[in-house]
Amino acid sequence: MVSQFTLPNDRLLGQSAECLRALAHPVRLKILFLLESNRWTVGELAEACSIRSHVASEHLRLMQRCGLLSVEKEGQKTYYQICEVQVHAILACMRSKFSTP
Amino acid sequence: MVSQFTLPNDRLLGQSAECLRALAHPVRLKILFLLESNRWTVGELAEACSIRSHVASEHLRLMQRCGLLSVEKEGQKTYYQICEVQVHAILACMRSKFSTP
DNA sequence: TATAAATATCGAAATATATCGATATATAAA
DNA sequence: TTTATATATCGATATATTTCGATATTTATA
Repeated sequence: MVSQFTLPNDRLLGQSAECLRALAHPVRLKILFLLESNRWTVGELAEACSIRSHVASEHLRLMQRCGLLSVEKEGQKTYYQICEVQVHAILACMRSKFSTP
Repeated sequence: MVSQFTLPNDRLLGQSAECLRALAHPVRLKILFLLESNRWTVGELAEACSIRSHVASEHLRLMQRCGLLSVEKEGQKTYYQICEVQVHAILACMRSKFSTP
């Protein structure tokens, strides 16, 4: 059991920072909000975000590399989905922090 | 009432990204974990993080600018503290994601 | 008032990240 | 087997962030 206020070690701090950097981009956040309820293909995400698909692909790879997303290939299509439960909690935080104007 | 899966607008995405960028640095995360239970001065935080105090000061200013921290000046000392409740939730996420080796 | 302590700010240099066009790969359809 | 579609990767450039030393500001104390 880790106490509520134990100071995390450097490894945890580094991994947490990397993970948060992966979230900290408007397009990547939009992708995650889209993935909140469903898996999407690279092309669908690119269109929904008004970016070229190779750019979407790079954002997705980045989030996959640090364990936020998982991939399912089906024929030519590649579906991405959220595979880290904490992502949902963070998205909920962002929603509640900023949704009131 | 905002539906659970309403897609946030660009303003919310931008503000959320900015806010997450402010968290996404090992030293700033360490500072936040230290501030989790108490307010600290710039000098105390600098020493605990093994950085020079002017560097701590810049990290703190960055987090204050985007509304994560508030300041209380007392004589020569400046105390910083967490003023955004969502920060605690995000720190808890990071703890639970990475604390198991 | 002079000096020390604590914090903040500045511009420059170093480093990291994002974006782009070009191109590669992999699968499907003709 | 050629062509089209979907995705991924590469190297270069553009942009943003971090760090640093120097210096400024503010408050306290001699």
